[in-house]
Amino acid sequence: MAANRPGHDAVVPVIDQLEPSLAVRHSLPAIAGLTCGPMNNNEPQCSEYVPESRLIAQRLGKADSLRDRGINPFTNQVRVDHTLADLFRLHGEKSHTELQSQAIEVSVAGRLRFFRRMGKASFLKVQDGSCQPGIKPAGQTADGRKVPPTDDLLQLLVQSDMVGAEAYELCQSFDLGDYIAASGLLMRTRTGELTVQVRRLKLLTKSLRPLPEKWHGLSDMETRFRQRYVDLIMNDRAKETLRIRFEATRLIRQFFYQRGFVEVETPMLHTTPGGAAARPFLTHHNALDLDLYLRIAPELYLKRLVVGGFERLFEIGRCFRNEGLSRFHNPEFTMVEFYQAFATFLDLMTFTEELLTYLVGEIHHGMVLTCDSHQIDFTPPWPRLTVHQAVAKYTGVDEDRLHDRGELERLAAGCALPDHDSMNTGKLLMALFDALAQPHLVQPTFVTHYPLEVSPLSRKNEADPTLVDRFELFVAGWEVANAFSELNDPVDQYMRFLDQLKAKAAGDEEAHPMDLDYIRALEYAMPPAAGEGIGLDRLAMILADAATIREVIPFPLLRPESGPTTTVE
RNA sequence: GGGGCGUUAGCUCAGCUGGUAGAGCAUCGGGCUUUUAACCCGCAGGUCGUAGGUUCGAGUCCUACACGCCUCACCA
Repeated sequence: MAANRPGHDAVVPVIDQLEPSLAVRHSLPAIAGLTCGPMNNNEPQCSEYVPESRLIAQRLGKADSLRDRGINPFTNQVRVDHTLADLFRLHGEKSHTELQSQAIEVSVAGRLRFFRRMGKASFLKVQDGSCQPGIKPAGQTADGRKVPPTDDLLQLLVQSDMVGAEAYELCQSFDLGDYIAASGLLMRTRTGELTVQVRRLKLLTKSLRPLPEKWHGLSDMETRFRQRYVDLIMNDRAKETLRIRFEATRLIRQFFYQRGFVEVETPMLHTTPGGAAARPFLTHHNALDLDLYLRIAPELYLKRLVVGGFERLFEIGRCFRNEGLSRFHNPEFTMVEFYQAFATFLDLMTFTEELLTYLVGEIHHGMVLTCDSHQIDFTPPWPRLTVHQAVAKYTGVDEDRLHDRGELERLAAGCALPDHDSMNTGKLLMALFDALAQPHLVQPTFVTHYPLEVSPLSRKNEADPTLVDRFELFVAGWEVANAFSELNDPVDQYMRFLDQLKAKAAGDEEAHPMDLDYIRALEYAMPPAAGEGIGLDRLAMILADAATIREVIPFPLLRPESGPTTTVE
């Protein structure tokens, strides 16, 4: 029997003495954050390990006591036959009497989250990776009453009579946070909760560090982001937010695959940081003695692939911009960028509606969601406004007058826009749009026909060469996507780069650099194409109703905990 | 980078006009064999972010610094 059930062959004996050897552990000064000393062989050198607190020292003492009795507090000998979600799905609706007559035996494992000791009986609750809101069915009392679940956890009932006095004593030393395994028969308690009546119980992994309090949990933002692992254990919402983000990534891939797009990867180390207007991170390759930039956008490499014949491609990848941080900006963020030959920006508007309604439908099972306390309806088609129309709509100024520099200046002065004298007319118009129109674009809205000056990689509009065939998508007042018909005339592109160089010389730090290899690629002819970039993080914020970009990034950038470790330049 | 707010026990938080630090939960000890934030009794736990200053005396007032949050700027 033991051979068949390796997870349960060693129900461990009593721990007689749990008193930790505190004197030894406190013989070295505690250093905040230090978790482990040097290791000379495969075994941890416990005497080098300095506990950060009395509570950790106590738990270390428990682990030592287990070892003294031949029990490995970090065993991997376990067999599990149900995740908690499986168990709830398979057996969650069964009544008290069904469970009694069927005698269903299950083996489960999870993290101990609640522990209620009642003398010779204890109620434990465990959590595993399958725990998700909505999976656990209502409880059923013996007289047929339904009791709504209060958590997503599986309850275990450990009784001294059932497991034996020694094992019962042992389990009393378990701590919240420990991983444990249990097997036994399913039952319902008096209050109707589906519960494993434990026959065998085993500690799998000792948790040395106490979890936050069960009622208030972990709410400190700094700790939540620094120690995301604790956040995910404690906060269902945090886990759900990241789950939605990862699910969105999966769905986006699926959507592109279904439409014949090839997923590609292009360099993150660039010698020329192009494809967007942003300040790059600088790094250095030692062997080549070469300064390199972390990419600010994959755009120019993706279009080189289009030249090479990958006519429908996409990349989901990290971009890096050396700019300020805010609820919408993390220095590294994820962009999904894609190109389609023989398409225009008009095609991509429809494509974008299809992609986003697919995501919203799959994740929310409907077209309406709540984001930033707005009700947002994704039912297509979405309104399309030109930049000029949008500014006109929200300022009341006649659209035709927005082509007049003086009128733009007057509006800029009216909303206290700084430094507008030095802006070219296109930049000024966009600054007005950002300040006056964008915040109103709560429902999904395409804004089209951007000024040429702010779009050095876009194809000119054939009717009005001061504009480009470009759109951005706004949702909840946030920019979510940016797309255009690609400029594929190498001479025009060269001239645009020259204009950017002039802007740079005039002090525009983010002007696009000249990229002669890109020009050379275009000289071989890039098919007419349209391309788009979607900020995956911001999209995830919308899908998950996250207040800041840090919620949808598992490990957002924070300064180091213990102050600067490098010299300030 | 500017402004505002915050940092007190493992967690969540009190701590008034300056007088040597408290609660709940968790831990530890005792009791309790169907609990649901279980309950009852008891013990322990803190270099009040760091460094200076004012004061007879600082968690509290002042200055600087560190980290975080909000906001503006920068920025998509």
